Amino acid sequence: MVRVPLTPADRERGERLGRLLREARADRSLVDVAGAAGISAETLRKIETGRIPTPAFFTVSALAGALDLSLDVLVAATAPPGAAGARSGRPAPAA
Amino acid sequence: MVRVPLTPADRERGERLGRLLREARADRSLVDVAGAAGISAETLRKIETGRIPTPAFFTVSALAGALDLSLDVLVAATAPPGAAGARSGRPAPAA
DNA sequence: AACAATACCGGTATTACTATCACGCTCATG
DNA sequence: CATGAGCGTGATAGTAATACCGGTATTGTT
Repeated sequence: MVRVPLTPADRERGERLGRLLREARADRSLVDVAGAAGISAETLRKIETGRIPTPAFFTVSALAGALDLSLDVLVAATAPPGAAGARSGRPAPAA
Repeated sequence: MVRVPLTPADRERGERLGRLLREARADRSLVDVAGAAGISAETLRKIETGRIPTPAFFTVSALAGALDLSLDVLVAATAPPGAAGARSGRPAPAA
């Protein structure tokens, strides 16, 4: 296995990310925000619906810019529920 | 063309990102940081050398966590050297 | 000199992201 | 009812990210 498939946890995290982006978009049009971020509407739609669980860094960055969001807040909010505040320490994956 | 190839500007931005990550790593070992971030050493190496210009969002997020960096600062620093401060306004890509 | 550790590079394999196209659904307006 | 805007979903296509492997070079230690 050369490229590990996405785990269910990855997909859940992607869903949380999409949900947050959609909330931040609020009443604005999807195509409007997508255009402002410089990505296609379909891509934004898939990100919002969680069908792109791990988007590119600069894609999320552009979206955060278009939505006036902080990336740090975004990652903190996409952290699994229960990992409150412990952002610096990786979950110590049995390493 | 279904997926636009990376532009030279994208690659330059990737190089800046890699350079920043490498500076932040400082004296620490590459494999150590890669392990802390939960990614493979090869991947971190390619990111640092700019051979992965647009890494996944959560990959950069994990690295920022392992290196104790702010993502907002990171994107601000990876912005083209002339877009000082104008972080909210998209470069208005002729849209 | 031999060895280990670190880092760079190339190739290979597999998965994932991104974009376009096409169709359906809902709601508002005429 | 017809039309349009906005959103959702599936298929298709092409490029990129990620990981593993082997080779190489440098440095430090014994």
